[in-house]
Amino acid sequence: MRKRRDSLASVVAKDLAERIERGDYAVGDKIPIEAQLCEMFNVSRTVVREAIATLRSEGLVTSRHGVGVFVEERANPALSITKEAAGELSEVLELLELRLGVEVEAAGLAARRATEDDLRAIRDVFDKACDLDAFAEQPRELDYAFHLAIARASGNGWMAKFMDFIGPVIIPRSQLLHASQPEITRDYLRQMVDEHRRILDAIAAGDAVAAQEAMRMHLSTSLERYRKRLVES
Amino acid sequence: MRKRRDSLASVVAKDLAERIERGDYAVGDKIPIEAQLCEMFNVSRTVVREAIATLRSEGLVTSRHGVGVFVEERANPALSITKEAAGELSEVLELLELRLGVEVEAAGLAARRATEDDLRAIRDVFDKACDLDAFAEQPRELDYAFHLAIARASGNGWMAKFMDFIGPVIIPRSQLLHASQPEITRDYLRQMVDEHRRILDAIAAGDAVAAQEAMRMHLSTSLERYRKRLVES
DNA sequence: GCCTCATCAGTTGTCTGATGACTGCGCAAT
DNA sequence: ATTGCGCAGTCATCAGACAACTGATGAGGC
Repeated sequence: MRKRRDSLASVVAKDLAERIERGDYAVGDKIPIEAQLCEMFNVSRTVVREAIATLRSEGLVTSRHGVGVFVEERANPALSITKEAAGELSEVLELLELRLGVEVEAAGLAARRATEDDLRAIRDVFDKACDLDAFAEQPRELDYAFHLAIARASGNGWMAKFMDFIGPVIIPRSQLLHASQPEITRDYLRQMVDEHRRILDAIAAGDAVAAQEAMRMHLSTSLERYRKRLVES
Repeated sequence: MRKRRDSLASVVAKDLAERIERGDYAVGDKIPIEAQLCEMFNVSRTVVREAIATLRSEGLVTSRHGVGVFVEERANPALSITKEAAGELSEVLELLELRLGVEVEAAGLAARRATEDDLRAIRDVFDKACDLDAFAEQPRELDYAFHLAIARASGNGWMAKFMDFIGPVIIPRSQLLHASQPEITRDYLRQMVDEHRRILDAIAAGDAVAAQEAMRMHLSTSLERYRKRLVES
């Protein structure tokens, strides 16, 4: 008896969502009015209204005051990362590959389009990380900031958004891994700064191909590091 | 006077969401009970409940029957494309650039990892498009199917997901553009098939760099086509 | 005949009051 | 000290009413 497990409103919402998804009500159609839905599900109007509020917030329907509730075009494809998925190391690896593709392109675009301000922003972050002591304190954050600055410099809003999207997933997970296996050595940091420098120089020089190549190198090495850990675990 | 523009429930939901986002109520905290919220916003419980139903469906809070409503950990970063954004030609261009980065990488990975089945799937789609008559009938769909097959062959689930995510946005918009400016000539289709062939051959040969290069070429040309239209319009 | 506008029916939005159901806590009984 | 019970707080649901809005219809003026 798990009837009591889910609220009536959520049951109605799920049922309606399913019907819409299945095409019982076509896009643009008006779904039954509240009174009819009450009768269909044997619930009060409160419940129906809450269910519809849910669907509305999910973008499945829109309400028009005094007219009715209409099925909305399902045009909200979303790439979302659930906590479970981000927990798997293999998933993080795949995510890194995706990130590599985007960032290589971002570096290339940045080399072609970066403004003076963009360059200054990248250089600022880079300079901060040059101080190895500061870098050692929050390696993930500074590294991420560097990459984010480049994405912004690409002049492509979606790339910056993509980094915003992927950042919170990459950083904390990495910290977890880092905590269990703290192998960030001075040498590693120095190598990182070198790689960053190559990227920065290429972008500053406006050399798109070199920037792409440098970025690919940089991300490939960290990808390899993760891959090793996967094998080990 | 746009007070009547938004429903009270959505106003309350937005306000509460903002407070939560701002940290007025910390994660795990109980937010004020319904009665208090009614007083705060001078609305009825119906409105408050609908607002909370919205927040709940967005994952910002969870309700515990008989206890209270609690702020949930915000862990659902999502990259989503709204219709408004996808409508702008310039946005589509930026989206294409993002796609280029991902697909170049996907092509490279596919060259290294594609199984026999993967290759067969890609080849199947390619063969279909070789029949120029069939290709001419649904050029966007077949082109997209080809790219999707490659993303699948990359062995990276996120890349396939990314294509799923971006496909519905790219295809219909392209059709719109196409309808207003039907310049898909026989020559263009033939060129497309050639470009596809180069990609396919490189992947089949396991040559990652060549596959990347071919994919970059292919997408760059269509990117240029769109860019021209942007200038024209 | 055609246009304008008031009216009206239908529907969602909001309010109100009441009751049911669930949880956590304290208190009493053992 | 432990257990069981009841109570207060809170969310969930119900029922009914009125307000606000929309689209269509029809009457009236031109």
